[in-house]
Amino acid sequence: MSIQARRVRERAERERLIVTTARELAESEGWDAVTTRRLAAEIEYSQPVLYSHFKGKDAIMAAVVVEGCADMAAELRAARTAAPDPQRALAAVGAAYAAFAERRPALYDAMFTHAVDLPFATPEAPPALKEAFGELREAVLPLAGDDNLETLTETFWSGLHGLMTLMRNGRLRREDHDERLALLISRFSG
Amino acid sequence: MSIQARRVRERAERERLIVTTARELAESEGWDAVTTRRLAAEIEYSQPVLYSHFKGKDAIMAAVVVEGCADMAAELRAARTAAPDPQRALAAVGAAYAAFAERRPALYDAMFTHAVDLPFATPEAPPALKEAFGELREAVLPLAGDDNLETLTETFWSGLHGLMTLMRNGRLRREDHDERLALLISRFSG
DNA sequence: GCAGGTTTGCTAGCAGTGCTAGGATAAAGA
DNA sequence: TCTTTATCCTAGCACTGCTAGCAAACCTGC
Repeated sequence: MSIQARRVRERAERERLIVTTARELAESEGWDAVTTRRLAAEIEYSQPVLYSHFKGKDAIMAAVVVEGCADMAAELRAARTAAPDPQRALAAVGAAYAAFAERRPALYDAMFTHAVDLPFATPEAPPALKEAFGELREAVLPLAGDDNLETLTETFWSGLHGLMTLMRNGRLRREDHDERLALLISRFSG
Repeated sequence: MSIQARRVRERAERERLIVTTARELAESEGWDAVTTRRLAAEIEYSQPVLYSHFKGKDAIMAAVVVEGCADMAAELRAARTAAPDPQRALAAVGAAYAAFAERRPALYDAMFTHAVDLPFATPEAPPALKEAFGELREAVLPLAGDDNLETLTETFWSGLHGLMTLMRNGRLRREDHDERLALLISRFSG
């Protein structure tokens, strides 16, 4: 009984090790460096072990995405609750979102640009995902006026996402980032 | 003299064939289907021929991107010039942009999401690129007010881009697309 | 018309990818 | 102690982008 319990526990630990290692490797060297061989070497197991935990590389990335969403949700929440009023809360959340995308680009890409097999805008979405989006919604809520809250939040989110992705692969000049961010927020502040 | 001219011409034609075939293949089966072997078979030449025209696969994609930008610029221009007033022109350009991204998703991805080796937000950017962005700028111009035109256009563009990319890989519910688009445009119409 | 040199495009192969079948090895239960 | 079961690794498949080196076709000067 206890032996089996230990094995289950060790298995769970190894699964976390895989996900954590994949995230760290992606953040330090980019997703191109995260090959199944490299990842296996990093956790000091052979390749097929990965496939006894996950269906494939995409499933590993999906697990990383969930971890990342939890992190982002926490950062957005901190930014929002520290702000003194709704206007500044929206600005703070927008800035926190941008900072997250800048600081952890590989993680951000996995979360929102790579095609990953996870339910997003549905009730079946993982809690961490809904939590992150919920933080954005809370920030938009006081300023929504007559507009539909959900849709408005999605639109604001899209603006942030567009800013970050277009800048990150050279489509926008980096110098004007702050100005663009301010412009976007001003357009959603009333 | 004339013989060499013919050879140069034939070479140029083949180069166009490569780019066109790559674009068509991507549009019909996605970029994953555009392997160098497949592309070579499609143009009925061997693989190394591709490398006598382009430095690598990325360079082929870059050429497709330029083609795509020219197409998009034309469609945006048509939408803008057909509109009766600035407000509706912005809405028309936004809708045309969204329609382009919806209709030719693979091409759109190559243009704005894939990391492709092309100068974008610089004076050295290919004319077609600047032209497409210029159409957006023209649409934003009458409604810019005191805001910096270039930066405001970039921000509006980011909004459109975010909407399309997040929707296209399942992060946003498709049903609410029109509402989101209308919301975005309303926020940039005054 | 014919040798010489150049251009052109092919076959074959390299190092890498995600993923999997099969057998060896270790641990568990009788 | 012996058998069964779970665990994990080695080796390999089919694919990727890319390239070295050779064969054939071509143009040129005689």
